[in-house]
Amino acid sequence: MLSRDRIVAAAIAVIEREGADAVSMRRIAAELGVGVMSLYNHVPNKSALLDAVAETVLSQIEFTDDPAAHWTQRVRMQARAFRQIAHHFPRCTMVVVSRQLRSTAGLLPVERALATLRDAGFDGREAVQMLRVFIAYIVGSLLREVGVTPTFAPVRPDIAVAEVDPALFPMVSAFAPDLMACDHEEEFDFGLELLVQTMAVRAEQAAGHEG
Amino acid sequence: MLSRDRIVAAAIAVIEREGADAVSMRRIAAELGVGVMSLYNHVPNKSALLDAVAETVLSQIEFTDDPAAHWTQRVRMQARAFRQIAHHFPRCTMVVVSRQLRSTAGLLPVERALATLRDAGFDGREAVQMLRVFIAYIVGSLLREVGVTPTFAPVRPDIAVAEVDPALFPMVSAFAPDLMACDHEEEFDFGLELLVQTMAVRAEQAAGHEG
DNA sequence: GTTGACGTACGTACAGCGTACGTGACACGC
DNA sequence: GCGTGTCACGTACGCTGTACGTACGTCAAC
Repeated sequence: MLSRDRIVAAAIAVIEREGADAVSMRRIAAELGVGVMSLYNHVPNKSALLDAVAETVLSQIEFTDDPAAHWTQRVRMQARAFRQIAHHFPRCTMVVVSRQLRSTAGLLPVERALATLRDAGFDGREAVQMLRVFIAYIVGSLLREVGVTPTFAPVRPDIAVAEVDPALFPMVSAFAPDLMACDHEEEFDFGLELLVQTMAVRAEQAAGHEG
Repeated sequence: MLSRDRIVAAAIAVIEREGADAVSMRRIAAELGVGVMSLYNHVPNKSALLDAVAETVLSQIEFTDDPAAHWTQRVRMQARAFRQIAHHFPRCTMVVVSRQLRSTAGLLPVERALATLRDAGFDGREAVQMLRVFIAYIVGSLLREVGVTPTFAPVRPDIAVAEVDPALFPMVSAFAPDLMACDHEEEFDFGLELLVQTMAVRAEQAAGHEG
């Protein structure tokens, strides 16, 4: 028996195996051994199916929030939970990121993050700003990591940087070794630590002004 | 006479006017009043055309780098130059971000940024890490701003947050006013300042250890 | 037991897509 | 005049999303 969940699962499988471009209604129907139009009994259209994919992926984030832990540690955990899911569904990440979905699946992480930031001592305005900075950083990092790489950082460093003309790009040439190496986890944690520590300083300032 | 530049310009025009989904070879050919296949005399395929679009948009970033200015100010300027171009070609931003292009157009910003970070006193490793953090933050911010909104932040805040069940999402409900308001420029500058100041601290530490 | 309604799977059909291929018009060096 | 190239173009193929009509199951009411 066909079902929405089975269709979404098949879509995720196809995306992870063959990339987001390979997704077509016919492809997914074939994957499930059913006719194309049968899918439309459970999913209104392709766009909605991709939304469902994004939502499903997002809902699988495992937030093992420990209220007893220091809030900085909780921020780290939450950020890494995002990274982990992107690692688990690398090729779905771009799908998740490129669809602006409005659902409870998307709101749960926000809820958790705001709670943590409130515990850190930020008021509403600051908490939201901090949250947005974090989200921006995480999303940008994941895009680089997933290889969609919006940036100029070395996607295929060996090729990109090695061929650079030192006269035109002296810095890029000089820093080529560092540009080529890219331990995604290390890079992510570097920026994460940067942000968390900055946040800690701000939290103390806020507490100081207040009390 | 048809030319690669005219084709790319037409593609950008179509994207900005009707969105990236509206781009098709036929659509662009019609825009230029030529046959579809004529395009292929100047562009190998659609993918290459979109790459050219990304490259063209990227190359229009205006880096008015002032070597006399303090490096923190130069970092700010460069980051804002990115934001400005995304503002100028909002609907092309997703195209730029989603194609990993390897070209000099993409390397120039990296060159400038590395030079600035070197002036700040960072060695190669640190400079590259800092650069990556900045790129991640900028890319993530622009995605939110452009409305492709990878995040859960309020794309359509009035709708999204207003309907939230306070019992399920107490924090989101409580912070609704702050979540709803989103002055993109202000948010961007907040995070930018956060990063620049953190960077300044690091730079001092690095200088201290060194000298 | 018959009838009708309903949900589900399916096939057909259509407009649109990217692009491989062939054709014809024109400009050039010989 | 005659290859040889470049460029615009038309046709055609296999793909896409999906509107529509159809056929077969199950279940309720009579």
